[in-house]
Amino acid sequence: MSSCDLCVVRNRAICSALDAKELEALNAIGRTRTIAPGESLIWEGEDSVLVANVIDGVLKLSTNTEDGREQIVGVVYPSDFIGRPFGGTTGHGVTALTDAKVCVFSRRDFDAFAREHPALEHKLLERTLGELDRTRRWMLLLGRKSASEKLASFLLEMAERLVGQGCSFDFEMPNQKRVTLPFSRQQIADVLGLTIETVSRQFTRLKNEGIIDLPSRRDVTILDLAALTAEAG
Amino acid sequence: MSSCDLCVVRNRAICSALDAKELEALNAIGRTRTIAPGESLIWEGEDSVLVANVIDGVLKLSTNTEDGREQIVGVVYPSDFIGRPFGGTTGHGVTALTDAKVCVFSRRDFDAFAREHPALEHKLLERTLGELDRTRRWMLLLGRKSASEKLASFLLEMAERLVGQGCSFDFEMPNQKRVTLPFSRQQIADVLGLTIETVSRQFTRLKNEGIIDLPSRRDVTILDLAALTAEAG
DNA sequence: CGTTAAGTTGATAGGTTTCAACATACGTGG
DNA sequence: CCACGTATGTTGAAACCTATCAACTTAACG
Repeated sequence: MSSCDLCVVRNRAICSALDAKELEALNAIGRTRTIAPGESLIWEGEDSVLVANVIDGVLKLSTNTEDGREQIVGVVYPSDFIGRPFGGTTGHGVTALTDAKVCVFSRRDFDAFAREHPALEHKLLERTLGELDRTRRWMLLLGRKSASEKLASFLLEMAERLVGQGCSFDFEMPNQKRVTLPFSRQQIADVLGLTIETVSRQFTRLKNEGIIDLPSRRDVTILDLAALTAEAG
Repeated sequence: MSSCDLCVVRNRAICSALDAKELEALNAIGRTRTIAPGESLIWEGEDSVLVANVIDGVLKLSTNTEDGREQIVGVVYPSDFIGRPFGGTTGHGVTALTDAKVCVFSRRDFDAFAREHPALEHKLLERTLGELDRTRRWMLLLGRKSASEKLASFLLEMAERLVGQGCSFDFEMPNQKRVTLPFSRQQIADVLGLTIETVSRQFTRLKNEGIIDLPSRRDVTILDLAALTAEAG
């Protein structure tokens, strides 16, 4: 029995394109790996040597300027695909934000396997097109939104993406959502293109206005979803 | 003889994955269309009804906030692919910046054709992965770079992408490149997440420092490539 | 040649960053 | 289990960069 049968993302990751026999072949060239928070799987600028599926946890994709400024260019969750198949160098590092488990393949092996399995490539294409859509939407935020709009948009996206990921709890209260963020304040700043101080100020402002509550540093309760949506611009 | 045989992007667009017979079948479901500057092919928010290949010209992909701020999220050139295959709604409008010629397909027809031709889907996947890389690199610019760094980066990218596109001329001078921009000042501002005034000021500053020359509003000559690269951060 | 759109320049205001001090949470070892 | 030291986050004041508003200039087109 291939270990994929037990995989929790079996039906959501690109692997869902494969039947049992194909899956066994894919499993043969992959291996699972755990990553601790802060640990990197891929470094910016190195040529693409491996790709992976996220099984559990949250990871960031980030680039840096020469003088050390950082921009998080993507965040990946369970069932998402990591890495750059089909040549080229990796434009961004991949680092775990939480304890994470990934299913790793050598890029060469994966490339060869993918080219022989069009259904897998199709899943990967759909996933990549979706990721491109999401990334472009984020550009509007980075280029045109104010700090308050940025944080509100961020919290709304978090509330949406973390539901059912084990990182959030839905209270029975209508319009109330409690989310445990997988990000530090600095990381939120790096996602939004702001400084940590500005992020902090916006958090306390939203709290003072009764739109959110902050039970702890990593937890946010959305008290007034409509107001938060209005803030998002 | 299929009209694709005469197509100038035949060997660069995703069509290059197809043999003569397949190409004829693809040609049967597509048609060419010309677009005037400022005219749109796709509107933001509508569900995806068509896709296309760019044959000639330059087009922008853009999104707007409710209150009218615009962000250009991508720029496409000859041989690039436009649109969102495999369902979903279009997250951004597509508008011609110059006179443009495109090869248009109904999305439904294209989807069906693509699913039967894995080689075509593979080309599309490679193109989409490349576009995602480019888009993520642009996020660093939007989120973390200053106005001067933004404009310098923009000019360098233009110098690179417009070479051999009929929009630029290489003088024999080493390190000197003359580029005819397909953008107005406002459009440059919308690419960089700035205002038109800030863009204008940065242009004149670079000119006063002898790094570039501005023969006309649409033309830029890069006089000192090294200095411009340094400005780009 | 006049009209209009596009771009430039200047003065001012505003938002975000920067620098600094302080507060709070976290982990480790006594 | 508490104390301490460190990392993380918050708050304040000032500086800086970019946006805004307004006037002016230049180029494009009939």
